[in-house]
Amino acid sequence: MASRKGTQHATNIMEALTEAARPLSAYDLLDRLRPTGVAAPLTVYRALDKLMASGRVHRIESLNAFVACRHGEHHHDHADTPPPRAVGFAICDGCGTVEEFSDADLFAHLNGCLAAKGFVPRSSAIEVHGRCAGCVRGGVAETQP
Amino acid sequence: MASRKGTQHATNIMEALTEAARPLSAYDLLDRLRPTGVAAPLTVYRALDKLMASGRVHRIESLNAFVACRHGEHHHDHADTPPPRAVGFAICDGCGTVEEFSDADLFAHLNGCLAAKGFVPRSSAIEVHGRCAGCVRGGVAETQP
DNA sequence: TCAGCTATGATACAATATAACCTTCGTCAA
DNA sequence: TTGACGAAGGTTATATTGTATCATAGCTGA
Ligand SMILES: [Zn+2]
Ligand SMILES: [Zn+2]
Ligand SMILES: [Zn+2]
Ligand SMILES: [Zn+2]
Repeated sequence: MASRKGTQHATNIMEALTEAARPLSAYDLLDRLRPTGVAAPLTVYRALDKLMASGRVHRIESLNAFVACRHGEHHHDHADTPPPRAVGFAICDGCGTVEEFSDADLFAHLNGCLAAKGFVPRSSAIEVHGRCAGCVRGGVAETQP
Repeated sequence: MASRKGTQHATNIMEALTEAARPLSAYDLLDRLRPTGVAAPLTVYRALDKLMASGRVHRIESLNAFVACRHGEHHHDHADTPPPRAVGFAICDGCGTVEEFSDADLFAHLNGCLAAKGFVPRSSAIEVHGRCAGCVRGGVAETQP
C-alpha cells in the first residue's frame, strides 16, 4: 500500500526524535532510518514536513534540526487546520537540550507589536540560546554552537 | 597593513546589505564582492562574524541570510562589549522585506519566562513570518519561502 | 479499461558552512 | 637588526543541509 510506508517513516522519525530527547538534523535522522530502508534525504524531509504540518515536530531554525513536540496542546490530526506554533525554545549551549515553552501573554504581546505595524503573522520562531539551570549550576562550558 | 583588507571587506558587505534593503545570503554577498577581489566563502563569513559581533549585521536564522541593522541603538565600536541583540524581525513572505523591531516589554516578558526555569539567556532570535501591511493591502501572494 | 492524480523512490545537484593548511605581516624582545 | 611568535587573511578542499527532476507504482473516477 502506498501510504502505509509514509506513515511508517513518520512513526520511525517520531520514535528517533523522542528517544534522542534533543534536536536531530535531517541527516542524523536519515542515518537512524537507514536500517529501515530509507536511503534518500528527501524521504526524511517529506516525512518531517508532514510531522511539522501536524505540529508533532518543530524545526529549530538556529540549529537546522528538529525536535519532537513536548507539549501536545497544539497537535492536530486534521492536517487542514495547521497549528499556530505559538511556542518558543530555550536551547542550552552547554548540554544541547531544548526546552519548549509557550506563554500566552508573551505571544499576545508579540502580536501586539506586529499589529501596530500592520504586519499579519503566520508563523513565528522564538529561539533563545543560553544555559539551562543544570549547566549553570555545574559550570558546564559551551560545547554546542 | 593586515587589518586594512578585513575592514574593507566589512565595509563592502555593509554597503551591499544596506543597498539591498533585504536579506542577502553569504553567497549573494560573495557574488557581489567578487569584483573587489573576494574569492572564497570564508572571507565573507569571517567579515560577517565581525559585523555581527559589533551588532551592525544580524543573521536571520530562518532564511540563512543577513541584514544590515536598521536600528543603530545596539551598535558597539568596542568589540569587547557585545550587544544584547534584544531584537526581533518581521519577515514578509510576500515581498521579502524584513523589518527589525525591539520592544523592551516583550523582552522583559521573555526573560521572565526563562528566569522561571532557571535558564540564563545569552542570545535570542525572534523571527516572525507573515505579510507586511503593503502586501496584505495589495493581496500579494507568498513568493518567498 | 484507462486517463489523470498523488505518493514514493532514485539520482543528481544546489546552497550553505567549515576544516585544514599555509602565507603574510606586525610586534617585540634578544 | 633580526628572528621567533602570533594574529589575520587567503586557498583549497570538504562537510552539511536542502532541492530539482524524473521515473514508477498505485489509487480514483469516468
Ligand atoms: Zn510543541
Ligand atoms: Zn544544559
Ligand atoms: Zn539591529
Ligand atoms: Zn510585503
